[in-house]
Amino acid sequence: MMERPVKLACASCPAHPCAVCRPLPPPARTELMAAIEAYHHPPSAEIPLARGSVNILADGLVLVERSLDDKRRQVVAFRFPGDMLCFDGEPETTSRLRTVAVTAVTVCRLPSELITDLGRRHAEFLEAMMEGACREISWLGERLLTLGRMSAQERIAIFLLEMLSRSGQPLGPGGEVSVHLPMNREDIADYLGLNVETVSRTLSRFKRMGLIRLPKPGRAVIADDAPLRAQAPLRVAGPVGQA
Amino acid sequence: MMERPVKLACASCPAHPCAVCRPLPPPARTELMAAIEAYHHPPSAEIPLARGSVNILADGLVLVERSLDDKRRQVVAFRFPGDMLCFDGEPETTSRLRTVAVTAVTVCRLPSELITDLGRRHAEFLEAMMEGACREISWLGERLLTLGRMSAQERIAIFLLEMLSRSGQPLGPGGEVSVHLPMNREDIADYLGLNVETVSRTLSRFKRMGLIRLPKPGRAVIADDAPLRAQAPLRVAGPVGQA
DNA sequence: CGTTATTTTGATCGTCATCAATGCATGTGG
DNA sequence: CCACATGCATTGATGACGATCAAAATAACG
Repeated sequence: MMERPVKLACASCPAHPCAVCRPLPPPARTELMAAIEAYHHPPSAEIPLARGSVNILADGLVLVERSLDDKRRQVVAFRFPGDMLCFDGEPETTSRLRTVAVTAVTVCRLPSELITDLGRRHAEFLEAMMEGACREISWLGERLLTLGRMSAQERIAIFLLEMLSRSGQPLGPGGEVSVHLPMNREDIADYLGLNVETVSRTLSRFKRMGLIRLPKPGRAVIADDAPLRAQAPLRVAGPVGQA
Repeated sequence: MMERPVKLACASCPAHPCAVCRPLPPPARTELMAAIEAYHHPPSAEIPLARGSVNILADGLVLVERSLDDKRRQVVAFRFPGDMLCFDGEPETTSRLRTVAVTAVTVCRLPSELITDLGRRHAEFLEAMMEGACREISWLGERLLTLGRMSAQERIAIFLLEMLSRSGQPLGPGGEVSVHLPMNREDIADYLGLNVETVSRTLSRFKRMGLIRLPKPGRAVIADDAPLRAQAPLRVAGPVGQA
């Protein structure tokens, strides 16, 4: 599944240059590329994160989750190509933290020694990491607002706009876009603090309202984003997990 | 209110040594102390955070909130002495981010130039900041789980244990502790994604159940923490916002 | 095709929000 | 010191939104 590292030329990386290499001067970048190990994981595989390492998603979709013994689960974030998988170092917290592949994925790992070393030699590198962490914190604050204070309709609207934004797709002619949603309803529900049925019902309502079409599971077509945004109390910006 | 800086000897700081100065070698620490400006703020004053500066709470209680135009509000965190007030640099997000004094407070500000400079000269400093940010991220993930997946009872139990833990008080003889709760019910409600009445009702229920006593607003007495922990699906660790 | 997983839809219930009133502190001026 | 005002906390009555339980419809897969 993930055993042996795959060689992946950074230049051909779908997410190049990512937040990690961008701040580095060319020679350091070369050094970093040499040390990178890429791994493939199949859907629903847990992605092991070595303590202290930095892991960048090169391709596919990943989710970060926290869960309790009684099988309640919260999806903390979805990760897109170019994102750091996880900032949390130590699992000293009580809920279980896991990083799981939603689709087949490719992950680039930078070993922890390399990270420490680069950090010591290039302050900009640590500064960029710090900036990424601060963005994540800021975004998590908005997630709290969403889970703590918003209705099911509002959460779903925000979710759709977020996926649209992260897909990187421009609005097509007439403002129509087809958004790929590789995660299933349960993942969406656990991301939004709802249950599957509510997610399904709300999506259906949006369909009836003419805001979206649902040609097949795994895909939503947004006819025009304006009415959707009217449903969302947050102006959904964009990317998280990387700068 | 906050206009002119107060001189505050770091050695006499209630939160000394905090996460910011601890990693620094003695000479750098002296330098940092010289540059520190301390400010006082009265209850419910908004605390201005200069872009790029680092602000440490020396004394009192502060809350970090995000709010919408329609007056819905989410309290993201409470800050205790020794904590960094806020990691989020840029308010590029759509919800309004504010840092507000709950009680009268003293805040130490490290100007942004000093921070940049210290970061460049002492990698341990940036590393410590990064570690603090990662802890914050980890903790925010658990907050998401709390707001997304827990009942009112569970949230209140977690809240009480958190306040107990952060108060730094040891359990008294017979396991009894009196926890100071300087924030009002509305702040608690907005912290937990509930409304005031539910908070009040749940506290009353805990009182009836014999888990706590409420001698006067602003104080809760926990007779024995074990039954409270039985209500909380999370093992509440401790400090956040600093290492 | 038949089998299984996922999604959608429906019926009902419970938790928490809302609306409204009362209780209880703290503070001020008479 | 008391009457009164004000702000906050508690308690009660009611209702709505989303959860739960159950079944049908659709998609995925061998």
